[in-house]
Amino acid sequence: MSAPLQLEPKVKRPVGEPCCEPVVYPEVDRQRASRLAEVAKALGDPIRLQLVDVLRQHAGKVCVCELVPLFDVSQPTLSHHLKRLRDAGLVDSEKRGLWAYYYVLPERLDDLTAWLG
Amino acid sequence: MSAPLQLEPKVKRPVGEPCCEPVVYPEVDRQRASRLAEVAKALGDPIRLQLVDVLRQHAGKVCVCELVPLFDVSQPTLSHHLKRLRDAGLVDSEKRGLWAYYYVLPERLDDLTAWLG
DNA sequence: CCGCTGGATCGATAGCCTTCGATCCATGTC
DNA sequence: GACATGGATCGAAGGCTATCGATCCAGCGG
Repeated sequence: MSAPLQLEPKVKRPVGEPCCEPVVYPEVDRQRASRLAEVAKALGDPIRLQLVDVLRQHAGKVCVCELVPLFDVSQPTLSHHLKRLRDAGLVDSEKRGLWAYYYVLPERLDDLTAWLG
Repeated sequence: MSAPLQLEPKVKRPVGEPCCEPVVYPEVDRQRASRLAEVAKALGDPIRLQLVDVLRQHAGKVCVCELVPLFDVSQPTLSHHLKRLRDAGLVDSEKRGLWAYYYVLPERLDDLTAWLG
């Protein structure tokens, strides 16, 4: 919003030790933070995290009909989670005949990994 | 919850190509997935991610009074985010005189990093 | 063409999550 | 003791999320 606009020091530091000597800046700009947070949020659900985990170790594509019985949620719920992962750019899918196959897009994960490392 | 209890194959596979040949298992157990997802969820907000970022590069402890002006949210809101990070075990705080200083607890981050790597 | 199947979508419900202003508390100054 | 300050907490408002059953749609089999 608007700057604090503080002309004179509101207080004479109560104690000899000042609260903080060096100024601290953000570092990761707001945009990158938003992108990273989006990825983290997509992983912020146990089911989605396990989905990504399964898809990661199966480097190939995995059929949804194999994923559904792994979790204690309904098929529409799982479909919803897969959509969230797709929207976040963490996975993609491909329809073959009657079935849908999902696979990981590692780039987005790498982004978060880089920040963490 | 209960097993599907499916005695006979519901269908004769419609197409020659079966939907999925190998069985897929979870891998990360539910408990670990929950712990990891908790960390990811804590990072799933741009402000919190930037907070962790600032605290990480400042290996030392940082005063809240330095953090507040970095973001366009009110002081109670920032306090709320710091609490979420504390609850997730990503940071801890220490009160010194009138001020509170926050610092990162790297272990939880390392947990997620290990899973990603 | 009819019926079945895998999977996505819809609509509703209930529980979180973010945000704020107001308030409270502990500490320190005068 | 009276007062200011940094920061946490409270309560409310509004938006987002997970979950489900019901439904829809596209392929395939017969």
